[in-house]
Amino acid sequence: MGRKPCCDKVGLNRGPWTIEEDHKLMNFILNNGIHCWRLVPKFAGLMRCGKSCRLRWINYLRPDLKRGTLSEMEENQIIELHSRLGNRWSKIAAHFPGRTDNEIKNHWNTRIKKRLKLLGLDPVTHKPIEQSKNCNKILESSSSRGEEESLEVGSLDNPGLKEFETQKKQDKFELASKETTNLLHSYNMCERKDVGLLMNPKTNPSNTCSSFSLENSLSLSMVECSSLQEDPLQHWLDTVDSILSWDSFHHLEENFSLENH
DNA sequence: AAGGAAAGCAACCGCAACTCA
DNA sequence: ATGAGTTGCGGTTGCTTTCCT
Repeated sequence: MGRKPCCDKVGLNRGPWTIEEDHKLMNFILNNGIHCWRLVPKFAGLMRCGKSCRLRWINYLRPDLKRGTLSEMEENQIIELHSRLGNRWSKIAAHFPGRTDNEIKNHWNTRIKKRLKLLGLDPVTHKPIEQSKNCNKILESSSSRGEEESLEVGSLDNPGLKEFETQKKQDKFELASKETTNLLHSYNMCERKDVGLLMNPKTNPSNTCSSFSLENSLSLSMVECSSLQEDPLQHWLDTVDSILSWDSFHHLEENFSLENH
């Protein structure tokens, strides 16, 4: 017997979300916050699994989402980050406030890949295509998720790769330091309330007001942060700040379990 | 105008990591 | 230490829209 599924899929809605479902989910989260995704659909009156609700909220309903196509500057940053991080879309997305990992992943697969190919670059290795073919032979077994691991395995019997690995680790360290500095810098500049932390203090790194690693990006993040402070979002934040309470959610949960026993 | 192909995007699936009893 | 439950992530699918012939 396998593990019990996270939800009973029988009778659940699938496919595109309706406006009514969106409203239900939105209202529920605004009033109660996010405590346990599995319980959200039950309390919100949705015939969806918790996973589906989570995805819908993160990728579409979250009020701090930035809509519209990615700019060329953002694309360049994605390429730069991808060359260092590989297919770690959530890590890459963390550098773009208001953008989701899914959005960036889709953008990469549909547009950036082609752009790189047109430039004669391998989208996986970021090297000129001929050169990357050789590299691919060595790294053939490497999956994007296990970039570090596969490099380590490969380096055992390949001195050249070991050097490459060392350089890469050094790069990563430099990037991390640079990012930390930028992060602190831009955080100081825009002391906006963080929706993600408000909703779930333990997680949600993608919502932090992080900065970009490229030089001219700081000014952009400033603009983004300042624009986020105005208008409906700020109003929404003010409202939600006073509404959110885990205690009230616990009452809900208790009531629900009483009804069902 | 029709229909087939390609592109874009939302959503699903399965796995791994994490948490907690 | 262990196993069940939950969350998060990345790969993939499939539907819708746009483009081309």
